[in-house]
Amino acid sequence: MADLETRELRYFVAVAEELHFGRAADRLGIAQPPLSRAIRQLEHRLGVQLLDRDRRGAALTDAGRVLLREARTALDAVAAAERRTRRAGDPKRPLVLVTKAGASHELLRRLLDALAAPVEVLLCEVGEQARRLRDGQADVALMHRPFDDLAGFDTADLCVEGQVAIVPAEHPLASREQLTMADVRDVPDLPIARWPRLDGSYPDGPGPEVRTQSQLAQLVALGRTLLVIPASSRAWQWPEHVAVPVVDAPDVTTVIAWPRSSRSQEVASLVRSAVTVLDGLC
Amino acid sequence: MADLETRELRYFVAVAEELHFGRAADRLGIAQPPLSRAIRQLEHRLGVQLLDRDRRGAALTDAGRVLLREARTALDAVAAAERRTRRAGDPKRPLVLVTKAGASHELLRRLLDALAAPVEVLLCEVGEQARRLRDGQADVALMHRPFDDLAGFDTADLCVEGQVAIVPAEHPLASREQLTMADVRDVPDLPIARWPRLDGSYPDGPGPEVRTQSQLAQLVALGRTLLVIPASSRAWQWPEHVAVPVVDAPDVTTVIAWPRSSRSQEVASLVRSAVTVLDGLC
DNA sequence: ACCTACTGATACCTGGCGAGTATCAGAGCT
DNA sequence: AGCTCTGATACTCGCCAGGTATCAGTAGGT
Repeated sequence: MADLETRELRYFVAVAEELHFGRAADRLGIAQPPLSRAIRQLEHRLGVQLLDRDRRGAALTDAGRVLLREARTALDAVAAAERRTRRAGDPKRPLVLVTKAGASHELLRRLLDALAAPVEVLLCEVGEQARRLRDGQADVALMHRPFDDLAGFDTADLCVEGQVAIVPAEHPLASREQLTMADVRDVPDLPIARWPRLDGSYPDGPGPEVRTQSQLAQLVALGRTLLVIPASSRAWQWPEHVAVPVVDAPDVTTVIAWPRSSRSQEVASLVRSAVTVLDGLC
Repeated sequence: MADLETRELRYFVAVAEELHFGRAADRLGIAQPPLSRAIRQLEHRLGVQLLDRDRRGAALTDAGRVLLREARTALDAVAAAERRTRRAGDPKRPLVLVTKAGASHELLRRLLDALAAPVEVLLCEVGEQARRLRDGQADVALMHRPFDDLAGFDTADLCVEGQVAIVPAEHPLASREQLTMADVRDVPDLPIARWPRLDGSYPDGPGPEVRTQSQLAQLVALGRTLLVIPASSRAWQWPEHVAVPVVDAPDVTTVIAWPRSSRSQEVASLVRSAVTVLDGLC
């Protein structure tokens, strides 16, 4: 009853992502026949069909979809083990804090100023923090409830704030003192941008599809989309835009998150300082 | 830059647990020399010393401790991938629900009666549920907040209840209508039993060390320990004991937990029925 | 209806590496 | 000293991952 090896998981993930043995083999840097054989062995060993082969490629079965999801988490965990061990062996490792590009600069700067220990900052795209934390590329993350997926992490709240709508200065909405979600939803000339779901697909709607903060920033600069964001994220506001409070938008809580059961002394003390420094500050 | 293989992780975990190459090799069913070589290669590849070798065995370094923890989670994730995929391929798989032996029988019975789909019940020791869920041996778990470690799982609350103290019928405390935590803490002749922490060590204190529910049941039967437990767990009460409400003990919430991002349709509908069935019932 | 192009599967060979046996080397014990 | 325990080293062997060459089936163009 031989166990699964990470090599087999990597092979399967490659095939499941490419849905094509040849391209997957290319990506893995091996030839196609060994890859076919490896997947076939894997299926045989698990006693489960993972792929429906077809002349025009391959398609995932239900079991294949399960394995794809599970294999990714397993590979993340293995990568985390490797990275964290390497870091643990480095006597003067700085902690890595990951946050999304475009989040409040102000809060981050205060935090870093207040911390005694050197902290390396890693910026990533929206929704990427969780993976960076899970696979060991970062030790702590700044995330935002209720937007980010906090499952699997311990968290401490840092601050709570309302949200504002970013609209072009000459737009009728810009003169209002405050707005409601009803006001900003379905504004015909300023549709709200759509972010991808966890599985990569996009919800329906009139707004443009965006995947990165920079795409979004560009759309905002062009006055092509309406934005509802935490008040502190106004950092990237252009003079030709106005921020108007949206009174009934859910409050956004900035939290500091770290992997559950991180026994690290450094992480614990960083979290403690973060909470102390920012308590009652916003 | 070869990746870590689960074989290497299994080898390392064996050595780290045995702290002895020979015994670890025995446990793995291989000879000692290949094991020594594998660990040495692992250290070399990670660029980190994992073990301090010594004539009387081996000792973990800091980095070794990190890898031990990370490797266990990674191996759990790999095992989960394997099990869940196997189950996904089985057309008539029953869901597995894990709960701790000694928890409320009543709630569980009602739950099972009300569910249409067949559910397999797996009983385990205190604190084991999380691992069973994490490594794919179970699909859902009944757990208790604030006792159990719920990090990494999605949960739904099933019911909330107070706690009672279990004391021998002839003890002075037995005649009281209600108690406080102050009353039951530090009762000289009835010290509260101590459970192991997550890392296996025991907190200090006068009470007996217990690891399993059956050990505890025996101590209670002997009148050697005082117990504060959820009211519904009175199932295992002997006639010579009395349950007295502890008014200021934290309420215990029975929750149903499942792995985060379990996309399984069956799990979702089981959780939904569970919440519906038990809502307002206790 | 043919041929072509593309898919994944098969056959067969080769080399590297994981595992085994035998042995060494050093530090406590008696 | 000699025994015994530890982990490390030397060397061989055999399996299996990986490579090359080729097959086989279908879609689609002509």
